[in-house]
Amino acid sequence: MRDGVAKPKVLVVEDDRELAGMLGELLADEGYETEAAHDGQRGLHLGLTGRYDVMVIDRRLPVLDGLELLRRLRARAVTTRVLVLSALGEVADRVAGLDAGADDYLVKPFEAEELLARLRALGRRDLDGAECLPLGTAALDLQRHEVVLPRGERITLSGREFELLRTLAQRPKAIHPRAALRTRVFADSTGESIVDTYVYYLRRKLGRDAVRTVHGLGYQIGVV
Amino acid sequence: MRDGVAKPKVLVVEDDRELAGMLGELLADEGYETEAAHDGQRGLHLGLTGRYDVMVIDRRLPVLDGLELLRRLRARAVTTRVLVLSALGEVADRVAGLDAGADDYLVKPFEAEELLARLRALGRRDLDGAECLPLGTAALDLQRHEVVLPRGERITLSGREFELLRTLAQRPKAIHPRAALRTRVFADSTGESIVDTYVYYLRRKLGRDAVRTVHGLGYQIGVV
DNA sequence: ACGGCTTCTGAGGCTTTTCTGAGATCTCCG
DNA sequence: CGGAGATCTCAGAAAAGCCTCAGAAGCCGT
Repeated sequence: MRDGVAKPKVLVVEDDRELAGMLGELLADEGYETEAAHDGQRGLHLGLTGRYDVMVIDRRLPVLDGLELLRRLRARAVTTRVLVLSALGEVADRVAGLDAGADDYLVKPFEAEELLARLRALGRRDLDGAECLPLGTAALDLQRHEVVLPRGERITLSGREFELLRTLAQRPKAIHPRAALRTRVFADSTGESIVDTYVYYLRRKLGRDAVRTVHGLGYQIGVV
Repeated sequence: MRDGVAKPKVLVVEDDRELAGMLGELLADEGYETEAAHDGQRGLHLGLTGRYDVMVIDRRLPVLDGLELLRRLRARAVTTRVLVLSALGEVADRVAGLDAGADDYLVKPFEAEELLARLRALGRRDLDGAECLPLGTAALDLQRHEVVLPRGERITLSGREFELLRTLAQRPKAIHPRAALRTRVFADSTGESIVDTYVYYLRRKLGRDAVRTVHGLGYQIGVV
């Protein structure tokens, strides 16, 4: 959902190649762009470095278990919505999955229709909201990469500026560590101070108070 | 969870008084503040006027059906997370519920544990764990390194100040010897009086009574 | 190829935090 | 009451973290 017209992007982490293929097709037909990982390690890497609107994670995975993968993502402040798929359907299993950080838990075997409905429910905020993200008294127009000020005035952002602000705006009031912003918005090879520079650019365009610095921890928006 | 210290607030819309009562108790035990409506009309009114962190809505309601209630809330841009409860458990029913705007759909009869886990998952989305340590009438926000005063006012702490206060707050009312605080919070090479200095800083920010000195033994919080 | 925009680097200067230490003040106990 | 030891207060130096910005390099349409 990055480039205005872009499709919502789903990461599927599923070791059963056949099921993974079917899911890929199903989601593609539904208008999603999908990417697949077949083990937990690979899923972790993609989850940490890529930008997805939703992730579908199988619970039983080789190398790194699905729930463990999920916990590690959450520990690294990845807040993407996650739907866990599992053959384990006891209440205790579901509770364990949800408490590991899943947003939803679907028991196999499942109907395609239900999976799609649940994905719609998870994606809805970031997609319908694909209009705008609230930004204090202003809003961030996700289609046009512009900040819309209360009076209707518009400020255009460059690609990186937009990605950075969007990442911050997805969790307003949360503190986003530099390192997290750097891995999510910029390439791994960029210098340490790239985030500072882009925060500076944002503040220059939007005003000094647009982004708050929390000394020693990171940046934050949405406070006052 | 607006003020950091406040409990998350749940609106329960359920016409079965007995079940509504049980839900209320269950949620209260879990630390939620609850409010109840027994028909759709009342639920709509509360949902539009009140501020809730999550809503639990029964599907079959008098006056105004649960899904219709949900649709009207969504139509009026209420984005609060909603969990729909229903006796109708067919895939088509679930899809209908989710597509009406529910964030989750739980089929009756359900286990209390699962309901709670799903509510946690829903609450987490906005909250992202604004965990706090109680601090007398105030609280210590562990994510943001801030002290939250009863009115919602926030005082930010530096890294060391925070570590020191957190160490004290982990065992309120216990007497923490200087030496223990020094080894836990500061480097081994620091001077003997570093703890005194930081206690002074804390008192300067939070008030003289924030930390109590127990002469000859150490420091203490949580009395008064 | 040219001009304009975007991305990235890195250096200098500024701000906040951390730590030291020395004098003032307090507490306990004889 | 008086003194030893404990504690408080605080200025200032050093370190760490952050801001600002100029300029190089890349991209893109003309």
